[in-house]
Amino acid sequence: MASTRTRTAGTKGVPRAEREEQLLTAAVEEFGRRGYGGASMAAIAERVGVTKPLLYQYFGSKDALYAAALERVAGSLTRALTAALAPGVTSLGTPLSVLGAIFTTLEGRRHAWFVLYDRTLPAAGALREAAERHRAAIDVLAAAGSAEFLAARGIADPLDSDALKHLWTGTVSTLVTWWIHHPGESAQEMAERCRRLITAIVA
Amino acid sequence: MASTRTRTAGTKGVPRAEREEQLLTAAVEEFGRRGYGGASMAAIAERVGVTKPLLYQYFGSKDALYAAALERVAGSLTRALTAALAPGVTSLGTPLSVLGAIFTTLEGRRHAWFVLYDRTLPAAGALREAAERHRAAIDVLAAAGSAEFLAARGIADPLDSDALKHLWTGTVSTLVTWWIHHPGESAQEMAERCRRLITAIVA
DNA sequence: CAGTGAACTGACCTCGGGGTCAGTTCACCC
DNA sequence: GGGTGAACTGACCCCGAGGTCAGTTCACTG
Repeated sequence: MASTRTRTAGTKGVPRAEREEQLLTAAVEEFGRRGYGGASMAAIAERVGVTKPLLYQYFGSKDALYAAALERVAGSLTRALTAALAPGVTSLGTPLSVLGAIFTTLEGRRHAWFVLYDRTLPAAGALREAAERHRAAIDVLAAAGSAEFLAARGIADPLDSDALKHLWTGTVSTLVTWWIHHPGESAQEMAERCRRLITAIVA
Repeated sequence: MASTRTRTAGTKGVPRAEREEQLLTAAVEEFGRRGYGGASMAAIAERVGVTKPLLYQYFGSKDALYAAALERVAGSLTRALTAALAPGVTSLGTPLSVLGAIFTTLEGRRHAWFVLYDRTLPAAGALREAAERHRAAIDVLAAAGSAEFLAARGIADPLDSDALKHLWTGTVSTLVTWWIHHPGESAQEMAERCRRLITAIVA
């Protein structure tokens, strides 16, 4: 007679590795959308059709889950960017190929970008440091480009160069935000639009 | 013998108008720093040396306080920008004077900008709408400039123009963020630095 | 078919933050 | 000097979110 009762506890046949994968994907989405503070563990679990305790059993804590999400996003982004920068083309085409790589990587998970660039993170704490460390790894690439860009125009002030670097990463954030508000736009279309805008601005 | 006891309740001689002023200033600072979700009413009250109930007696609710903070920031910003745009100089010097006006307005309360541009606001709700309404009033100015800029370069796509508008407001946010991280920089120095960078980019 | 371990949950604890109430102290005015 | 109202607080309620525990169901193996 136990058959009439709707099953509650008990395995659903999903192995741990696969479930972790699903949960991590949900975490990236949720953290990216609401930020660290705004996201709730229950909501992340529910996205996968599972409850909090399992999420905690697999990831330990909210901080650890965020760290894992950060690792994943930063990893794929860093890989894509170093690949895009490999050719060594140091002209003005570089930022375009960087944008293309970012859009392609983010296609289907556009909010992921904001796991890396989360203004919600508590000012003090290991999480903030981890995020900054990952960002730094990416910013190094932008820093070189910025300094070179300015040097070619006769500006050597290191603070100017630093500001330009921030301007660039900020621009990427802005573009991703705009992209999120225009879901119909594909990665290719975005890249094309950016090519048009950048050439218009710099020309 | 009541004199030995440290006073707790009872007026401190600060009239309501003045206290509201102090609380509003504290709210702008706190909301700008931590975002709507991250800021706490108790912290805002404590900044002024007062407790929660008084804050609630004067402003009613967290939403109402945020709305008031929004109103104040948007008001001073809109005033400063329309004044800066009044001369009608439609050359490339316009964005520079806009930046100058913004930096001057924000001097001493740099975080205030992020009350207007708060990524933490709940997606649904009157607060989000209010913020967007105030932003729109400012964006109108940016929109005209963006369209004009692109038209002069032979681009008429309205989506391109919209994207450029976002790019511009995003750039301002990025610059303010950088400014916050460099407290020594004065508003004038920031304006000068931006002049250098923008001419380098566009030239 | 009994035993084992992995997958999974309901119910609970705790703590911080929004919001409220019943006051208490003070300044001012007659 | 007593009354009135404004300025102000300690203590409280409630809820949502992080985190935990004691299980329950299932697949797999001997």
